[in-house]
Amino acid sequence: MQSKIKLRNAGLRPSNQRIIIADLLFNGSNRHFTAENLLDEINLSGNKMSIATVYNCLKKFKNVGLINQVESVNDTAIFDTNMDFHHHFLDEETGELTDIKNNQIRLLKLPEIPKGYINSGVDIIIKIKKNN
Amino acid sequence: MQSKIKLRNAGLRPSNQRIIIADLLFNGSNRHFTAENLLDEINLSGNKMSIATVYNCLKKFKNVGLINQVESVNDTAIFDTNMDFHHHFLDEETGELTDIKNNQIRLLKLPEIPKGYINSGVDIIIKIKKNN
DNA sequence: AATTTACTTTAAAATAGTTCTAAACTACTT
DNA sequence: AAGTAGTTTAGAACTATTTTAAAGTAAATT
Repeated sequence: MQSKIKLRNAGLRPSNQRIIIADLLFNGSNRHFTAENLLDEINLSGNKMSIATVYNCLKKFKNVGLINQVESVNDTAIFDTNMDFHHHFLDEETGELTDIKNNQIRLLKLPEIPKGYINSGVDIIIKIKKNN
Repeated sequence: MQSKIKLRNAGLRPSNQRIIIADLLFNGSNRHFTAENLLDEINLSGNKMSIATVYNCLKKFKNVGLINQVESVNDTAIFDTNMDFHHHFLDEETGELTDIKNNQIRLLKLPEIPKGYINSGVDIIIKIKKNN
């Protein structure tokens, strides 16, 4: 029941549904997933939930900084439980994302942020495709 | 009628509709746009076209490398006629994209591309939001 | 403990962006 | 001029996501 505390700390009311999702997401293994992926996992774990709830929950989790939504052209939103600063390979053909370890890439010189704005994140996407 | 030649060089049959779109896109000014944006421009220019045609055409143009589709979480696909190597600021609140000049940013050290794959492009997105 | 209040969940409907279908059309080839 | 292969079209279909509004639940107040 770590999740209950985690949710409260994040300022979210720990409803049953949020706890179920948090238990699945923050067990140290999950990474990239879509709302549908997650619903499947929820069902496999013996729980039931409306897809609308999954979307609501992911939106909240994202707003409070528990998960990220990955920048990438994709018909489907992809979320990421890895909150470390890191970037992605994107397989152009399959849409699959994989992590780039942060020490594998380095950004030298950031551009000046437009006046009146602040930087709220950097996403680097390296598109790849099969070599044949 | 530059466009006709441009299309042929790209290996596309220069249909009326493609020429209309190419005339609008490759006049040296257009930058980021959606399918709907473009259809509005087409209508304003006194032409008519099905939205399906606009989508078909943009897909073809993208496949042959006349335009890019910008990587970014967005309900709507955003295309870019600027084929120079460059990156984007993304206003998180409005979804608006603006170019980062290539000399304003520099990537030091690229990660090793996974075995069997080749790099097919790099997109850097700097998310920004209003500072207040 | 009971009541109130505010937030959350839900199924179903609605919406938005995009793709598909299949018939009509048009550019190019022979 | 006739054939054929690619293109356009309106409308239907599809997919991911959001909205709606009613019912449910957690927390705050009594």
